[in-house]
Amino acid sequence: MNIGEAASASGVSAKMIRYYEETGLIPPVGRTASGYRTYGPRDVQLLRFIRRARDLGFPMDRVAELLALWRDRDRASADVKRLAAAQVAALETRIREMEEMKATLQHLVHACAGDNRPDCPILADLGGVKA
Amino acid sequence: MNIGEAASASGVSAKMIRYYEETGLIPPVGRTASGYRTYGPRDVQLLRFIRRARDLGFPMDRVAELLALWRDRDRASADVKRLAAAQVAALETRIREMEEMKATLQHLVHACAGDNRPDCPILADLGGVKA
DNA sequence: TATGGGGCTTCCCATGATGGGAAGGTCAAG
DNA sequence: CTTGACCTTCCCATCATGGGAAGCCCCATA
Repeated sequence: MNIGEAASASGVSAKMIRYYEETGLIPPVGRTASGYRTYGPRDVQLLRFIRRARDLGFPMDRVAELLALWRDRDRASADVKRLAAAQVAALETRIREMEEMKATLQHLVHACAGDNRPDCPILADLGGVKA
Repeated sequence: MNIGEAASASGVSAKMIRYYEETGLIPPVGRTASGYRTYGPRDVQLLRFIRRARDLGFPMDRVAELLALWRDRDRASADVKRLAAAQVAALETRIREMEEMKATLQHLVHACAGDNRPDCPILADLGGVKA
């Protein structure tokens, strides 16, 4: 299977597959005599693993750790669980931050008449007026 | 006031102040005879405006739009309100996405024993097993 | 007045994950 | 054998931010 097929089968773009290989996240695959990369089902599974982990918000370095655990048949599931729980916590933190932003903005939006007049508590707030 | 003072007074790093000037987000400020940038209270207020908008999650291009409205004394508050409401919606979308990730992960974390054994539904899921 | 330290200037580089695109080789179908 | 789709590598751009070097400037203190 060529890289294009592997890309559509895994949901990872050909560009990114090469990038992952270049940065060592995934091992180099075999090549044909003319230099084409060749992929098997196992490689596609690996790429899908990465894709799924990215979709769950894991940063690249955490993905690398997850991959290492995936490959280690003697891993302790506790290690995996710890990584996943940390990611849950990270998501919670970012969600909380964004909820705060949203609440502040909603408050301002609510206070703004939204008509043709220039008076605007949103701009007043941004401008530092302690309304 | 030099750039360092303006930076600590506004919460925007000197690096970023120069960057904002270079990219045209803010107008060039005056210089001393020896080339030092000089800032006044009005400039600091402008920088704080940007900082605050960034803190509320507005991307740079939206900040530029907000700044344009801020400077336009004939703006309609409706325009400002629309930008703010769009930002609320953008935050909501991202929050929803992250909530989804979090829910999926929590489910997996919950299903994982987290002991010394290697069996792990988290890795199984990432690996594509339709558990 | 000389000196030293800290602040300022510009310029270049790096990030991280991704895409765009060019130049050139390869493969398969017609 | 041609054509078009695919592959290769290489370079560039993103976006907001920081790091750091080389060199100039300013002020306080000895």
